[in-house]
Amino acid sequence: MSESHPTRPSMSDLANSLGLGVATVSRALSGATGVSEKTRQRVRQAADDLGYVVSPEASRLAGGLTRRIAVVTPHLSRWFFSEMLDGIEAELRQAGYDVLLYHVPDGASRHQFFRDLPARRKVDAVVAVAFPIDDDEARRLELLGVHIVAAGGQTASYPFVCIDDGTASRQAVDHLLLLGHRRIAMIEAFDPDSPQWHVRVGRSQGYYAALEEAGIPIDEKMVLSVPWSGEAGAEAMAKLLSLPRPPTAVFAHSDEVALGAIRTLRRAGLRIPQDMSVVGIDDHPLAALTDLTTIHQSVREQGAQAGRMVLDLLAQRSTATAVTTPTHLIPRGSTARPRETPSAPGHTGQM
Amino acid sequence: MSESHPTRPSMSDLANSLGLGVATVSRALSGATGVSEKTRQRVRQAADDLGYVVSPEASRLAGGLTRRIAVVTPHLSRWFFSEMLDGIEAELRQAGYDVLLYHVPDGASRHQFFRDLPARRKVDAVVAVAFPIDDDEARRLELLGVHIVAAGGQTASYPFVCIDDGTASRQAVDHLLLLGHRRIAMIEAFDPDSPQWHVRVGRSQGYYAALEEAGIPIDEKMVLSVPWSGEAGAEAMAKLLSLPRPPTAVFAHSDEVALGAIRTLRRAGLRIPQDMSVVGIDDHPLAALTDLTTIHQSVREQGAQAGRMVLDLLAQRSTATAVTTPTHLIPRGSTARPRETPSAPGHTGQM
DNA sequence: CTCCGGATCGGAAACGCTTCCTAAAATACT
DNA sequence: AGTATTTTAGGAAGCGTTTCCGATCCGGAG
Repeated sequence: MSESHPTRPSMSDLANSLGLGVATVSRALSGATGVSEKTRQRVRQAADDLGYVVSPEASRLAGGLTRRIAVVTPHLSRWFFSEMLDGIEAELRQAGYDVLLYHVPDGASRHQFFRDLPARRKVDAVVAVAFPIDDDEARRLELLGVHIVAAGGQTASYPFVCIDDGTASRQAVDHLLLLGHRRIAMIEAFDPDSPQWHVRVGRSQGYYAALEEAGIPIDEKMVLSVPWSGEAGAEAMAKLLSLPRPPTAVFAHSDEVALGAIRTLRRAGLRIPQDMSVVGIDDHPLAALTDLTTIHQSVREQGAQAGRMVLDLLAQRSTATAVTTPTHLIPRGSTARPRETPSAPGHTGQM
Repeated sequence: MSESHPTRPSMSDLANSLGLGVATVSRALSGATGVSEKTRQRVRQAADDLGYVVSPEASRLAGGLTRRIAVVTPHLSRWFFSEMLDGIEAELRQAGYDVLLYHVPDGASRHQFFRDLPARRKVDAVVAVAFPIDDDEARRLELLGVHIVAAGGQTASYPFVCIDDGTASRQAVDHLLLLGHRRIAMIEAFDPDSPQWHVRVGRSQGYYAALEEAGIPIDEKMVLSVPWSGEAGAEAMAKLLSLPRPPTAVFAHSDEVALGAIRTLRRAGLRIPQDMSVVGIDDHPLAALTDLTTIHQSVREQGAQAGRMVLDLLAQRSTATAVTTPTHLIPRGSTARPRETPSAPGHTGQM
C-alpha cells in the first residue's frame, strides 16, 4: 500500500477502530469526566498509534478553545522585545499552544488589532509586550473570555510581569552615589510610539528617591527626557555637557540610551569612567561588549513567566496577578569614583 | 437594546437580512464566481454594516483556507532574523493573513515542527527564514497543499528570496582590492545550529573568484571558518594576527563577525583602518554606529518579498521562483589603502 | 430478589461555513 | 416567437468536533 495519501484519520475513525462512540473518544481525549480511566488510556494509546490529533478547527467550531495565543508587540527587532517574544513563545509552544504574532508599531495598528481580534475569535488569550491597553479594550476582550497578560510593563487592570523599575533605578543611582558622585544626571527615555505610556515613571522615581535620601537637591536641568534610542541619548548627553556645571555621572533609563550618551562622550574626547561615569538599565548584550555598567534584568525569564501566567489563566488555575522579576547591578568599566569632588561652586554659571 | 452581548452574527443572519441564501452570501464574500456583481456589492455592504466576518474555523472546516501562515525561524533576537520577520509579518498581515510564529533553535525542534505541522493543517503556507528544509520535509508539505517559501537563504526545491551571496562578497573583496590590498583574509561564518546549511558557500566563492581574477594566489591560511558570532570573529582575528605575515585586510562574512574581529584589533592596539582594513556584509545597525565598511542588504525588503511570494502562491498567481535583492557597498571608515604596498614577493612563502 | 442511584457510554444535534447540484431567470440564437 | 445557453440563486450535504441527554450496566441497599 502506498503510504502517500495524506488522509488524516478523523475522530470517528478512531472511535470505530476501538468500537467506541465519538462522544466517548472526545471526552477521553479532552480530559473531560465521564470516561473510565481504562478507556481513556486505551483511547490515548490508539490515538498515538494512529498519529491522530484533533482538528483544531472542528474543535473550536464546536465550542472548544483555539489553543492559540496572540503576542502583541510594538517592536520586533529591538533586543528587549525579541527577547521577550522568545521567552513567551518557548513557554507557550511547549505547552502545545501556537503563537500568533501581531506587530503593532503605531497607535493605528494597535487600535485595529483590538478592533478586529474580538470579532473573529482567533485566540484564547493575548500577551501584550510592554505597551498599554485601554481599560476599555481590555474589558471587551475579558467579556469575550479572552484573557490578557502584560509582559514587561505594568498596568492596573490585568495580570502583568515586569521588573520593579523603582528598585532597578535605585540600584543604578545608589551605585553612583556609593562611588561618591553628587552631580548625577538622568536621561529619561520614553517610547515615542506609545505616548500614553509615559516615561518609565518608576525609573524616574527611583532616581528622585535615591537622591533625596542621599540629601542631594534635585537639579531639574540634570534631568532630560528623550525618545528611546541611542541617537536621542547621544543628543541628550551633548546637552548635559554644555551645562555650566556638567554632571560627573549619568544614569540612563536604558542601555541603548546610555550607549548613545557614551558615543557623545567619546566624540567629545572625554574618558569613561575617569571623566564621566555612565550607567544604564537592561544588560543589553552590547553592554557587556562595551563594558557598560548596568542593571541586569532577565527579559527571557519575564517572557516565560508571562507565558506561564497565561497558561494558568487558561487552565482556570489561579495565578499571581503581578510578578516582578529581580534585577541586580552589573558593575563594569563605565563607572568609577568621580575625578575630584568639586568643592568650589559658583564659578561658572550663565548659559 | 443593550449592545453588550457579544453574539457574533452568522452568515445565515446576514443572508436572511438580505433575503438571500447562505450559499450566495458565501460566494459573494469569498470572491468566488457565480454571483452577480450587484449582489456581491450588496452583500459586502451589508457585511460591513453588521460588522460581520466569516468564522475562520468554520470556513476552514468546510474546506477553505486558514488564512494563517507559519513563519519558521531559527533565531528570534538576531538582527537579520527579526528584521526579516518584520518584513514578512507586515506584508502578510496587510493582506489579511495571520502569522504563526515558530522558533526552531535547534535540529530537534525543527524536526518536531515538520512532524507536527502537516498533521493538523494549521496554516496555508510556511516561510522558512534562512534555514534549510529537507527535500523530504518539503515534499510532504507540498503534498498537503502547504506552500513553502524560503527567505534569506537559497534552496533548490522551492521559491526563495535572498541576496546574491557571490555578488555581495565580490563587492566587498573588490573594494579591498581596489584600495590596493593583496593580502586579504576571509573569516567564513556558519550557523552552528544548522550544520547542514554549511558556510555561506556563495560568499566564499565570491572571495575566491575575486582574488583569482586579480591574479592573487589563494593562501589557505588566510581563510578561517568559524561559528556565526562576534566572539568567534574575535578569536579568528587573533589567529590571523599571529600568522607569520598577517593580512592587511579582512573580509568577514557578516558584520557581527567583523565587529568581533575589530574588537581583537583594538585590543591588540592596532588602528583601523591604518593598520588593518575590515569589511563585513549586512549593514547591521551597529555597522553604521561603529563606522564599519560593509555591504548593504535590505533584509526588510527580502521579508516583504517573501511575503508577496507566498501571497502569489496562495492566490494561484504565478510568482517568481527565485528573487535576489540587490546589495551595494557602503564605504565607511574601517577600510583604507594598505599602509605600504609590499613589493618584495618571494620572501615568505614555503608551504 | 428487586429497585435505585451513579458511573459509563452512544446518539444526535449543533457549530458556521463551502460547495455540489439543481432550479429559475436572463440572455442568446434560429 | 421559441428553444438552447449561460448566469445567478438556493437547497442541502457535509467538514470533525463538543456536549446535552437518554440508554445501559454496575453494585448495593432494602
